[in-house]
Amino acid sequence: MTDNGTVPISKKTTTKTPADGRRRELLATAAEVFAAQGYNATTVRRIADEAGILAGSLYYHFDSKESMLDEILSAFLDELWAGYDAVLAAGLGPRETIEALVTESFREIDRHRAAVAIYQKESRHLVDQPRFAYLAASQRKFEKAWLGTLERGVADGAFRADLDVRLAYRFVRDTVWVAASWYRPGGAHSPEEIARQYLSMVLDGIAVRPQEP
Amino acid sequence: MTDNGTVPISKKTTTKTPADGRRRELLATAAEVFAAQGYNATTVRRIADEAGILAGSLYYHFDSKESMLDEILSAFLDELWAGYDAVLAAGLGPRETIEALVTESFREIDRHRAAVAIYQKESRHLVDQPRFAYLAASQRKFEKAWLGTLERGVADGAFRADLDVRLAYRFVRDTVWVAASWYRPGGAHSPEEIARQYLSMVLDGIAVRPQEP
DNA sequence: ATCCTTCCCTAACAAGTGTTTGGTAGGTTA
DNA sequence: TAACCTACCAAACACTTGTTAGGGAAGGAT
Repeated sequence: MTDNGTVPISKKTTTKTPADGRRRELLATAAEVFAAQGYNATTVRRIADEAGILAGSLYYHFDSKESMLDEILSAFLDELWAGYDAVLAAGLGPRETIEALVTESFREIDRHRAAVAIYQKESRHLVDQPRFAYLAASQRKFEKAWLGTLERGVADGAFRADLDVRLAYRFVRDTVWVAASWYRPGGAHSPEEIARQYLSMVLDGIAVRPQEP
Repeated sequence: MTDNGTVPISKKTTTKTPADGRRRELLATAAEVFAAQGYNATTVRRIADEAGILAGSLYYHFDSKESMLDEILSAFLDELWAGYDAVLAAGLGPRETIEALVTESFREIDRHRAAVAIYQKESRHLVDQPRFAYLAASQRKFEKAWLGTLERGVADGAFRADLDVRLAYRFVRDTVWVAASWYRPGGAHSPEEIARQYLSMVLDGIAVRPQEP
């Protein structure tokens, strides 16, 4: 296990040099292209094109293509865990915790949809790389939070006991995060509205329940 | 719309030359590597290594790397639609149709987990390519079948009417297919058992329903 | 014995890849 | 004016990529 409950997700110290706004711009366009084409299928020349500069110029801002990916993912995970930790520290009941986590997740998808899409597609290959070891740490912490909450809910009678909890965990987890593949900000539904409907389906199902007379 | 109900998914005519068993072997290992590393991140040399031959030797069996991907995906879709069409032609009610489709889907994941994983990761970029136009056709037919069944279920009172049907469609669809990312054949649960639990969650939810006295 | 088919190897090619090096225009500071 | 910093360009480098051409070994068919 980990030495304490707080797993360090990112090693970045966020040294905000004045006017690193350009970095963020470039990272945003890079994230957009990575999400659309896939990391490996994206060339640095394509990113540079999209940014209106030449490929070599990117290396004034970043060490490598990989470090761009690194910054995109760790920045996302930092924000994600800021939100999650706040929810988990609120001391809510199991059902309310799940509701809050799902809602928070859809808000993160709304804000970081490119990063989420990249994470979904690439994280599996990246975990093995030492540089991206924090992805594995995040996944462990993630599972601990969600699975723990579900088990707590089964124990106190909020959730069904006749289901495989690990299966239910993957069910809820995937259900939420794949939404990033089709979600477009500024669409018909707000993140909160989508969360509400998803929670309704996950918690109560899509079938009509037998009426009580 | 399409001219008739039957959308041609694959153009392959499956000319079974005697002893093309080697082709299938190589396609299987290629699919495995594609699924593990991603299509673009996979080199033909890696595939050849895994097969115990040299990179150039692959081109005795296949025209190109892309044609391997093509064969893998279209072979999978052919089998998938064989199963789906049988279900859809059975004339079941909406709920029973959904149950049968979900079960059939998990069986396909069991048999073609590599192809499914590849499809999930790469189909979005491939659809635009003319060669992979059949992916778009398959997606349209897929949506027609699932969304239509859900709407039928809402109309006849089997499914809840207070939900956005398109959202429910994506919910059910994603819920089923992302399972390919963690499913391993020969695991603790059979495809049918996983389908049963998934259906239980999707239809009735994971929350304990208020008891009637 | 000869031919043909199947399957693979050796060796290379051209294009595309991430990255580096040195330079420069423009603005800010001393 | 001089030094300096930021943000970029121009041009190339080393390497990897998918792919091809020609050849050859094994084995069955004729």
